[in-house]
Amino acid sequence: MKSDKKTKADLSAQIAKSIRDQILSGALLADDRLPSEAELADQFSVSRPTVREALKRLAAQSLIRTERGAFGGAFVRRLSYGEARTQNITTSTLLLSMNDVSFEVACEARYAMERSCTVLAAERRSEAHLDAMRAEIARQAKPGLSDETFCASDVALHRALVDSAGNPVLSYQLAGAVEAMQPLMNMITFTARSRERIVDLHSRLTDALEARQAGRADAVLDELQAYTLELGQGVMAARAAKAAQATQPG
Amino acid sequence: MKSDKKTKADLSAQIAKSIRDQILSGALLADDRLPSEAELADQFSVSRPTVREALKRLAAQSLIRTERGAFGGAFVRRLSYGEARTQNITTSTLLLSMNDVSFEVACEARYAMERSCTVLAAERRSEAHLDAMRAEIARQAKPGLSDETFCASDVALHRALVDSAGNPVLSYQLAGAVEAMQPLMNMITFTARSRERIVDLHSRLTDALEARQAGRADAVLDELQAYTLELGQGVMAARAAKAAQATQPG
DNA sequence: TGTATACAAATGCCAGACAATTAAATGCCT
DNA sequence: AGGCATTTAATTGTCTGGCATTTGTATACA
Repeated sequence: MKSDKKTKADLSAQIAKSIRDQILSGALLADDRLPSEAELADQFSVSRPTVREALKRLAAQSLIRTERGAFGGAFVRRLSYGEARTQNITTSTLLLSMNDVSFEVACEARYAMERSCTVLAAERRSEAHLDAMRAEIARQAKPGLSDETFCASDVALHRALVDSAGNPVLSYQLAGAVEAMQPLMNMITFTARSRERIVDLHSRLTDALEARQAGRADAVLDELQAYTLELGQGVMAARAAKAAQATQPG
Repeated sequence: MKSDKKTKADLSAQIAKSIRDQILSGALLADDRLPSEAELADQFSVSRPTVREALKRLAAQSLIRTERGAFGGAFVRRLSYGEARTQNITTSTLLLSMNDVSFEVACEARYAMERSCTVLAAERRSEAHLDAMRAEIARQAKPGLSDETFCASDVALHRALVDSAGNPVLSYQLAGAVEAMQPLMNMITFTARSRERIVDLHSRLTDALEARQAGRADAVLDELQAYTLELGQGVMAARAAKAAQATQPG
């Protein structure tokens, strides 16, 4: 059943898979050097361009890095949290943009995930985290910010929130998920009044963390979700009306 | 500062980035056909192998697919939830295996995220979801299962849990995160007694969802997290003792 | 009309070459 | 002997040109 498709994989895909399996299984460890392109070509009985295509596939997944010159070559890459997050964001962003995910669903998912760190955040938040959040709040309160800048600061604030939970794995997953939704959030046009409201909610969120009250933080996130949803739906409704007018002008 | 590194990017990486940006920005839509390799080579003033390397990079990220023959070529790929999840799992699994993440941290992150869907799950779970969970529970109760099979069934149960929240974006993120931790969970050796305990907790979790009581489900997840942690720490301690004995046999 | 064949366009793959880069080895001078 | 410049070798980056394979379409023929 499954093998029907597998039989027709490119050589470069097969070779990439073979090497990838070796990395995943631990046969190749971080910073290990792969054989040179010429040697790999010999081993797999293919030409060097084919090997190179396979290596580029792996490089695109951040599984290897290459260095030129003598004693250079392809090395197994130690994946960092930052790189992994970047990759997940790329994938998630694309997924959202290609599958007409409704604003409601995305918003619900975002805040559901964000709530999952309030208990830990309330327990472990440091002064540095609170400072980082307050710094973003101050930025958001400044007049004259573009919607994109405001939105980016919003992401930064929520990034500080998830980091304050003190769990790098959780940070990685949550920050990636939140950032992936930024393009959707960027559609919203924030009026001065809506910004004021959001800044107030952000302040209350930070205060709740400072007081180490997870329940209060959850409640603020509920409000934030409801308000974000309201703003987003307004935009979507306006856009839908405009589209309807364009297709049926009479 | 940043541009120091950027100046030395491979041509194939530059070209891949250029095309990727076009896809991300919406200039290229799903199922759009890219120019042929020869045309791209002309446009970017490079050779065809270089273009091919760029395309393989994009293919590795599931951004494009290629078809052979007349009117074939490279097409922008409509990313599905399944493919996106697979990619995220690959990245996350590698991240965990390469950064000596402690069992405690991984476990904490996993259950924190899983708790984020209990409210929605309690509200929206259907009979089908409950049936799926009970089917896995029945499987887990059968004697003679290997640890891997037991663990896989555990993942399937939790997958049903997150799906019951009825939010595909949330499912995608949570299921990916949980599955990525399976290798870590696979280290645990489940005794008959520990399996009995886990099956009991799973049953209570399902019951809580059936009764639509999110708080009860959270409580069960707390217990499950504590017990998983206990089992994992036992394994880690035994492993550490063994390692100490091996390095210092005297 | 229906089928077989030829054609065209595109990707898949290969061989060989040259350029660029870089670490190590070598040689030279002080 | 030590420090500096030069050569050398290994390796990736890129190009040229070509052949094989796949596949839709058009054409020719019965």
